[in-house]
Amino acid sequence: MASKAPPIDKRRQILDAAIRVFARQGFHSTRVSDIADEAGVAYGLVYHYFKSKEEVLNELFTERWSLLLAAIDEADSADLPPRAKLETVAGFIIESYRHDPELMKVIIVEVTRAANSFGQTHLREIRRAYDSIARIVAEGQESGAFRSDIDPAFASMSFYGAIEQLLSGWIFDLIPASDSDFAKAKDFVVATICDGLEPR
Amino acid sequence: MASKAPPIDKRRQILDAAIRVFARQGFHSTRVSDIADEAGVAYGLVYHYFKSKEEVLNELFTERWSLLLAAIDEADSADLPPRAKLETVAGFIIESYRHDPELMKVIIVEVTRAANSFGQTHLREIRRAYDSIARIVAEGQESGAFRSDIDPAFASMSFYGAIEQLLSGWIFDLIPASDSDFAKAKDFVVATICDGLEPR
DNA sequence: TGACCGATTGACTGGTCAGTCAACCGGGAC
DNA sequence: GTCCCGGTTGACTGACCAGTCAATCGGTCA
Repeated sequence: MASKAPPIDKRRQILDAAIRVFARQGFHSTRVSDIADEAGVAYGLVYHYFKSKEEVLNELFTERWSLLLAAIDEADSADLPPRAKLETVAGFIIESYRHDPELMKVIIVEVTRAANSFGQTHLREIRRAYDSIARIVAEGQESGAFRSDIDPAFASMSFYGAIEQLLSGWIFDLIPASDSDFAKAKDFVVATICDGLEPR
Repeated sequence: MASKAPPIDKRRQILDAAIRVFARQGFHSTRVSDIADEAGVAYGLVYHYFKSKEEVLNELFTERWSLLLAAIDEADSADLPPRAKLETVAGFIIESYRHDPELMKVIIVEVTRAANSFGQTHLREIRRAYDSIARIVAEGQESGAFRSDIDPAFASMSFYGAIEQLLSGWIFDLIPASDSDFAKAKDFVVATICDGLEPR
């Protein structure tokens, strides 16, 4: 009685398998049977735990994105200069990629950057991230740490877009992805956005 | 005999219809019959001019992307400070969106940001754009106009990513898209990337 | 006029999957 | 032992759609 059978186990197994398969083949060209095979589980079991293939992806996205939202909010509420807050945010996203590149690939390629299909479903949550970053920028402007002539919403999009593009670059092998590249990337993005490319 | 029947006409009609339908429903959920209906043309004619649904999208992408590559190269070879070159590039992309938002939506959502499916096919051309932008940055560094401690490839990704994210913001109604917003956007991006958010 | 040929039509086919469902399994309760 | 029930299985079905193809149209040329 100590350990109940494996009720959550199989569910997790399916989710983890889905990450691998979605990352490898993309959502549209993975059949539900691929997920089941990869998980070592019968086809029908996927539908026992999830009501559709789409719900599997939704679950993966929500799981991870809520962590991102929490991280941004925590950074924002910390007592740090705005630049350090942005550093924390960039660091969290890059670290997420380093920690589980397949999951981040799925989230970016299939959700965040697929705002037609799934993005539409999650637009609200995605937008919340942009808004929170914009708030950090706005606060920086109020305190005088940031210049005030750039709309925070624009700045937020530029900042997030730059980071996501770096991840895309890694995902598709467009830029080198060694450990030292990850380490430098955070500082590069923040330096670019906060200091600019031109010398000071 | 002056005007040959309408050989190119119908082909163009199909391409234009495809832009509208792809923009509205996304590539995966448009059937070939949707394109034919929208173009006011028989189903089979689509296959007379294109060997597959995918080829229609490829054609749309290639048509537009080659213009972008040309614009970047032209900007690069002009006798301008690197910042002005980046301004030209940003301006061209934003102007492309202003001029035909549906086409740009299709290109970004279905190709550029869908590097799994079609992106894979066009990765080479997409990369060429990043590389050309990186070259502009590198030249700026050599001339001393840009600081040298940021990898040009990183800077290029940040710059392009920022712009594409702005377009995404417009596409999905995340940020305001009035005429004045378009006008300001170019300067905002370039100011952010070149000068940085922190005051000088 | 009639032969020719590319443009155009749309019914049809073959294959693919998402999702369903009836049956089966195994462990706990009594 | 028997009942119960959630977990598990995988064959099956119904719908959907990309791509094919044989037939038709209409303009040109001799």
